[in-house]
Amino acid sequence: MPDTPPAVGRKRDHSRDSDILRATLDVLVETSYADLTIEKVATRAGAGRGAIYRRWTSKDDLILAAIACTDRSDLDSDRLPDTGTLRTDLFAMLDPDWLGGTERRLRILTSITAMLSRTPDAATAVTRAIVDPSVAAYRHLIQRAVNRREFPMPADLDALAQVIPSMAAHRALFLQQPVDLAFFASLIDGILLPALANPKT
Amino acid sequence: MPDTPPAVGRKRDHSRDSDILRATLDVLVETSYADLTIEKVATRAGAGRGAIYRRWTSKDDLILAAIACTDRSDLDSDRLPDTGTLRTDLFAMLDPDWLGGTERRLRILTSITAMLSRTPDAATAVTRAIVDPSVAAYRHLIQRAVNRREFPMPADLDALAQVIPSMAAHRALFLQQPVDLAFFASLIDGILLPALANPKT
DNA sequence: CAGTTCCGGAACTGAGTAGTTGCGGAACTG
DNA sequence: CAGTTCCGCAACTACTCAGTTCCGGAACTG
Repeated sequence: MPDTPPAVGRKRDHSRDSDILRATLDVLVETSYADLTIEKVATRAGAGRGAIYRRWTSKDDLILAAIACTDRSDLDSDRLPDTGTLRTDLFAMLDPDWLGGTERRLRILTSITAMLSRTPDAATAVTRAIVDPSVAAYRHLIQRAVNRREFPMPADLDALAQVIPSMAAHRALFLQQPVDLAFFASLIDGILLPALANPKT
Repeated sequence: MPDTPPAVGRKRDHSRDSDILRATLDVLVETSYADLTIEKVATRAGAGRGAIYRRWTSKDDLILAAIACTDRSDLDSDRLPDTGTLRTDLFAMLDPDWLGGTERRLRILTSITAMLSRTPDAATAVTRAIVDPSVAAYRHLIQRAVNRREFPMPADLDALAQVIPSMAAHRALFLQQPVDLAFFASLIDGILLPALANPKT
């Protein structure tokens, strides 16, 4: 990426990098992949198209970089809620701030899906930046509950950790229904906790 | 739709309708929404573009009609397996024929996602033609198991019926991993059956 | 048969937009 | 300063493709 920066001439203003990437995500959240044009991103970022093409080789390249920059600091394992019981941990992740982050992630997810079937790299980028951190967060909470003997070790922890993120994505994308607290409650109390309580068939 | 057919002139060959719709789905399975052109569909169906535009007003209209025509007869409730236990019923749905149908549905689903965020009707059409029948099939199997006292009535039957289809879609679309027998087994034995066995937290 | 509508095919129009280039000016280097 | 590379901006090129129109011919009606 560094492209061997020249020793001479005006320095590239790297504060524009993040401005442009943030503008890309904004446009992506507001419209969709197909409706995203470099022109819109440039206008939004108050930049020229040249400045964008100087940094990223193509539209897809730009979007991939923007996805990779998604802010997912709220999913860091050391910032996860720790209330003593899994159920309250899970609900603690659903306060307004968290839902805001979740909603933004879901919106990016829906906008990006158009790329998925065309650009193989897109799926990797989305998985790494959005899907995996969510799954990892849920896995972390469940594992901790198991460690404190709240539940027995489940037969398939990985599958359980995917329940909430995958069903939330499904609801937002295909069902086009609100991913709200009531929905999360049905996942937690109707699927996740019952399945954990009885790991054997 | 009938468009008041004229009393005079050559009759429209309605066998071409299904040829074109099938060609549309084929192109959709092989490529993606963005790469689908009317030209490709016409060539594939051995038809002229005029014949297509005479039947459907636009590209999206054509695709919506094609989705609505998806063959989902294998999900009819009276064709569902009935082996006596839920677990074997679920696995009976995973023989090669069924997986073939599942895979095709998932491929259509992934190709279609590009339309979802732009055309509201697309989400409705996909939900009605692909998502709902799957969910209904799983709900039917679970309900029958409950009726025969194999399991207690779950707290949230609707949520449970969505587990397998939504997680399969998620795996195909975002994770881009094979939706094979081993994966289904982890859903059935790791989530669905444990959750059913213990409906209370 | 005369008139109509269908058919596949090919040629055409028009819109949208990715990516390029050049301008005037600012920032940096030696 | 002289030369370079950055900046935002605007004009420009090149291409794809949706949707239209017309052709020669086939099928239908009265």
